[in-house]
Amino acid sequence: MMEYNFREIEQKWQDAWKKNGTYTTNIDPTKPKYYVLDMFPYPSGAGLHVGHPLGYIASDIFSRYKRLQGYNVLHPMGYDAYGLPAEQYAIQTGQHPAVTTKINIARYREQLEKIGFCYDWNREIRTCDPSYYKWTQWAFVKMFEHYFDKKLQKAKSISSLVEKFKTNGTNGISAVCSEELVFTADEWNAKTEHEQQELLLHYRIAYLADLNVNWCPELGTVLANDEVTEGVSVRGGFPVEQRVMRQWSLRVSAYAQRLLDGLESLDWTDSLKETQKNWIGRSEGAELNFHLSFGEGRGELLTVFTTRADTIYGVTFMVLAPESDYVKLCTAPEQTAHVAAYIASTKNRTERERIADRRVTGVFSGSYAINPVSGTEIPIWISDYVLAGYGTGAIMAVPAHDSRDYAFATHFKLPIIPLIEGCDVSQESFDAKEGILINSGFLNGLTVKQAIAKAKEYISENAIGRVKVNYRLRDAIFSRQRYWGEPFPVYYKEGLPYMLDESRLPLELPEVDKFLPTEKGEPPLGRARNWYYSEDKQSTLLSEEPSEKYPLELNTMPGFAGSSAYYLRYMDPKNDQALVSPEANQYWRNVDLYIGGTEHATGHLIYSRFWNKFLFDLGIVCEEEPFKKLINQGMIQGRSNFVYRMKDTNTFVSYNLKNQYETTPIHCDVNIVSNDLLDIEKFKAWRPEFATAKFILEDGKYLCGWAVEKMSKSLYNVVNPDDIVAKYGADTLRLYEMFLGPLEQSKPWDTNGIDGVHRFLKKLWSLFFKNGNLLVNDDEPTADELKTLHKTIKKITFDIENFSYNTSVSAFMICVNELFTYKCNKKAILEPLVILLTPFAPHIAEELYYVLGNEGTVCDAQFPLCNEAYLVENSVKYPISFNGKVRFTLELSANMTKEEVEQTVLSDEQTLKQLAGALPKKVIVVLGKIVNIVC
RNA sequence: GCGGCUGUGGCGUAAUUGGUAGCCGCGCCAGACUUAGGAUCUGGUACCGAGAGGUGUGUGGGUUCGAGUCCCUUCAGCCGCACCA
Repeated sequence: MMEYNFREIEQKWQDAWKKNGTYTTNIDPTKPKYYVLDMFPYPSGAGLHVGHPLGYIASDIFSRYKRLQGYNVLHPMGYDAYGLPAEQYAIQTGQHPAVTTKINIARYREQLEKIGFCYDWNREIRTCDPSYYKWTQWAFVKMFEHYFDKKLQKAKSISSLVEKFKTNGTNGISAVCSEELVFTADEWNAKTEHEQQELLLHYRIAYLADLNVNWCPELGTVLANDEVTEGVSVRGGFPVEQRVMRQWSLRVSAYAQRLLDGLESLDWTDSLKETQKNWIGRSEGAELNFHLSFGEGRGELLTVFTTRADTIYGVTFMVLAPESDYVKLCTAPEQTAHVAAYIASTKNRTERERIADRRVTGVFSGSYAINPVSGTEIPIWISDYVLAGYGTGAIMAVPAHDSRDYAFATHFKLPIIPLIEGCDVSQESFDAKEGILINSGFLNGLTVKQAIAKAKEYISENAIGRVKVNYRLRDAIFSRQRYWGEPFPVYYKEGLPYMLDESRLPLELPEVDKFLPTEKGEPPLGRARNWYYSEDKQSTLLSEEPSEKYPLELNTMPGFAGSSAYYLRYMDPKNDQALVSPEANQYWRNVDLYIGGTEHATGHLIYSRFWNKFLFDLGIVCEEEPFKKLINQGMIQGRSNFVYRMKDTNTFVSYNLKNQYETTPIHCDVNIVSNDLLDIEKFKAWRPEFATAKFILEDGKYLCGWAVEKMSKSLYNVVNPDDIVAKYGADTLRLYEMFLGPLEQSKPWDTNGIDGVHRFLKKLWSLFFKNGNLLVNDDEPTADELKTLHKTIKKITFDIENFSYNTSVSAFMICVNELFTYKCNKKAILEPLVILLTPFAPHIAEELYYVLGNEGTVCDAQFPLCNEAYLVENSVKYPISFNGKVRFTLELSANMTKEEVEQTVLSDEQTLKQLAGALPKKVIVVLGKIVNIVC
């Protein structure tokens, strides 16, 4: 072979890997396992751009490295195939989402294969595949059949709960429940089946309830909290409003403490853990009971949650969320109209409007309550700055020490009582949790911290409330009024939900005529024919009218359903008896390394941890946390190019001349620009309106401007990996993606730099071949050559362990540059080098390994070990500095003592020259590093 | 507002973790070989200065024999959370 023909080599080895099943993985008890996982992609119609494979390349390098070290590596890939874009596309074009999804997946697969990943494609999964979502439905059924026991902090079966109800009622029960329920065994036993089922819904981990949900009219569906940012949908950016709907939910909040505790043991970045902690939002505080002092509800209790029990003497009013059940209780007859008007006005505002417009609004309820500690009477207000979903939906307002309460109090002219010695609350509240209490009865003189503790104690002892921990984490709303998702394995009998038997799973997604809601406003599944369940039929999709039929659920599951346990399915993807067999699970356990984007910090990474913990409680999986180590790869940004059009003309001005004219910058396709030099012919051909364009050049060239922006089709800065692979090869692409910079950092893609790594591969090739002749020989390596090799082994090993792949690539370059100057063609050096390079550039490594006369694949070679003996230096180049400034260097023997170094340096004539007769005050010698002379 | 991350040549970045700032690569400059070069090879390239030398890691201060690295201050950019009581 004459020169480095990457096309031929890459095709050859990709074919060989496929044919030989090089990446097929099986359980092998003789080897330690290692599980490397990528966050699987949603196969969009746009295909992959150069930013997508970044994380995949990083994980591929680690997988191959671990394999070379003797691990049995599980490295699978699949597709998060359900989702909104395919369905939106289906609505527009009538194309079935299954069809477009299939096409998109094929394209993704093709693109991924070109890059030479070591995925075991036999394990590929698709979340929309019935054999896969059978297990999504199965897990849902299990969640329906379990409740969460607070004391045990663990999921337990509903049937065991029912047993307790039968004998003891709710006495001694510590089940997490949607609302506080109390009944005796007799009361339970007297209930009808229907009543019992209705009641049990309050306990189930997967439950159906009327909830305040994020409704997105444009998408025609509800959304989970993590699918909404700043009042608009994450997908599409459509407005979201609050609405009460009967929806399936998962009791994620029950797991809040375990989700928080579990973070400790994880090797994730601090920022990611911080985001999760934030999302879980644990706050320690107290619930306090206030009695209504007069009116309809006189004597009734209002419970509030506070983290500042110490401020109880500063409570000058109470505020209820407009949605709170207390509103009805507290509204005095004379205020009914005002309250109703206010509630109507808040209802009409979308979440976005509420956030954007922070006007202080509210209405007086007409009622008063008694402060249980100070005994003072305070008014009760209603305002939407209090959230219904947090705490009890009611607060005690302490305007002196809470800025929101302060704003409210000043607006409605309510009293403000300062409680901290020396604080000034004339302009703003004093929110800091520090200082000495005043105006606070038995708390006076205490620090805030002491006062909180004492107040809590007082509350418990006097039974006016209780110490309470609150979490911000909400239950996950699990229903979507959409077509392209997993159907629920649920049918309804007299309005109550029942689960399909496991033997009936999967319940397959039915065909519909249109992917739109029905005329009655039901979700698209309402259009499916024979979408009924019958107990006497084997099939759920009926061809004939059954004698007795029950409606099936019309909602489908959300996007995160299918991605919550996919890592488990990869362990045993073809198993039709279980999500994962105990053997497979106990061997592969959990993911050792997970790489993906930071956008899943609060969605997927919370839900799958919850899902996994639930399965752990059931004894189905053996590890409580699914992802041991997690790395967020940075985003690859686009580097856009601009041309500058003179106003009202079709003439374009080169970058450095643009200021001499009135111009508008126009995005220009980066694929027709090289080193910011525009290919004018291609530009003219790019779009018809530019065919007749004229140009004002500088030095005969048209230079473009540039900017770093998001990589996006609309900015014409998208670079397709296929093009790069075609032009430079997959190995070059892989190396260059890593060479760009630290994995976790965001950085712009600039194809221009790619020549450097491509040249490196050619240079490596030239160590093996010259004019078609193999140069490799069996000569003994020199000390220098060995040093170069082992220095590189050490560096690469360290870098891979630390995911510092950018520095590995430059270490390879340094190594090859050095071997090149030594004209080293020795097998003893080149063979270990090739193995070392395998994780990064597997195709060329495989070819060169073969050229060196090896049988089998380089993937099964042994990763070379560094022999420190070759790295020992016998001399050190000491930088000699004076007052910290380096003036010259001195090469000295490495085995000299401190004293010897000092003597030699001080007697050196360059030193004498620097000192110019002065006496050194102090000499610092750091052996092997530096000498500093203070003078 | 709270929390996190990042600031180093024209560009992407490196720095053995407190010890010669700018490795590697792009780009640029010069040269060689070439009919040609968007091929290949060689050398140079932080800034100021002819040079000796001086300056330099967003800003200002501090610790230290010595700071890109540690501490404080401040500015800028990015990301996350945000009426969470």
